Amino acid sequence: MVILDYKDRRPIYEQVISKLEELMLLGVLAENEPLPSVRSLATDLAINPNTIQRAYAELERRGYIYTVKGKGSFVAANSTMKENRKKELLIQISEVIDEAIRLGISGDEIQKMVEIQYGAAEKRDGGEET
Amino acid sequence: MVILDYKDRRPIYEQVISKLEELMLLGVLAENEPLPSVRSLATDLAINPNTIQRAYAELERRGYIYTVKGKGSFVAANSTMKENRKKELLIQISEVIDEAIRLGISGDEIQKMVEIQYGAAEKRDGGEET
DNA sequence: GCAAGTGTATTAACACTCTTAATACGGTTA
DNA sequence: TAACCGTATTAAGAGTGTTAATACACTTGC
Repeated sequence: MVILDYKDRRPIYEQVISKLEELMLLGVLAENEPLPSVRSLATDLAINPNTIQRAYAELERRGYIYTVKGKGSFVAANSTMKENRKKELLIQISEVIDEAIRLGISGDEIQKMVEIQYGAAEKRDGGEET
Repeated sequence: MVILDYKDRRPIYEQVISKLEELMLLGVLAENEPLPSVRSLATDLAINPNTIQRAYAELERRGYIYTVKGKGSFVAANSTMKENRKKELLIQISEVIDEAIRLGISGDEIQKMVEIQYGAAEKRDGGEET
């Protein structure tokens, strides 16, 4: 479910946060679904439970998961999360476009990339999407 | 010339590298122009010279600057640097487009952003560009 | 030549963060 | 009650970033 990358300079707990966020955004971990327990995930990844605990604590602080004592941690309603990520991404897109302009990459080239990738996605997914 | 951001979690020497790279990419620091000396930049930023030295050593390792002992450090030919950055950026653009698709952002929305930003840039810069 | 400026190198010490380890406690469930 | 859950605490270690103090070789201008 989660794979650590020891070449990644970020601390383990941050990698765990990112990976779980991604799984939640992709819907692999659906709303109200239980996350692996602190201890079991720690065992899987061969790391200390405290490190997982730290990741979960941060995910809860961000509102991405919720916890029931004695039962476990669960995926929170993720619509907010999706909206947050959308906003961040739009900013990021704006930034990369700016840099592309500065580096002299043509608008056409970007437009084509967008067309191609969206085209491929449609072919792949058959054009559903809420 | 360089401003440190102590809220930034990255180490100082990395921030210095990024800022100088940016200045070189933007042409603010032109080819063969001298960079501030290790000691003077350290004094300006109120940090230890060793930290600047580390940044300069890394910039030289990357081929972005060259050093003449006793004289100083200078901006290297930056065409290679520009090409490297272009390649990186194209990958990055591809990645954000992918995520935009996954999050259900429409291709039209992206296209419009590109149009608007490129339009604004033309108006601003009057359409030159090699 | 000398002084003042360059970059470079080395060593020690300190601070901070990440991670582990060992425990303990309270809640839930079968 | 036993075996799971999350949570909390304390201590120790390792690694990295940063500072500090120094020293050396080179260049430039007086």
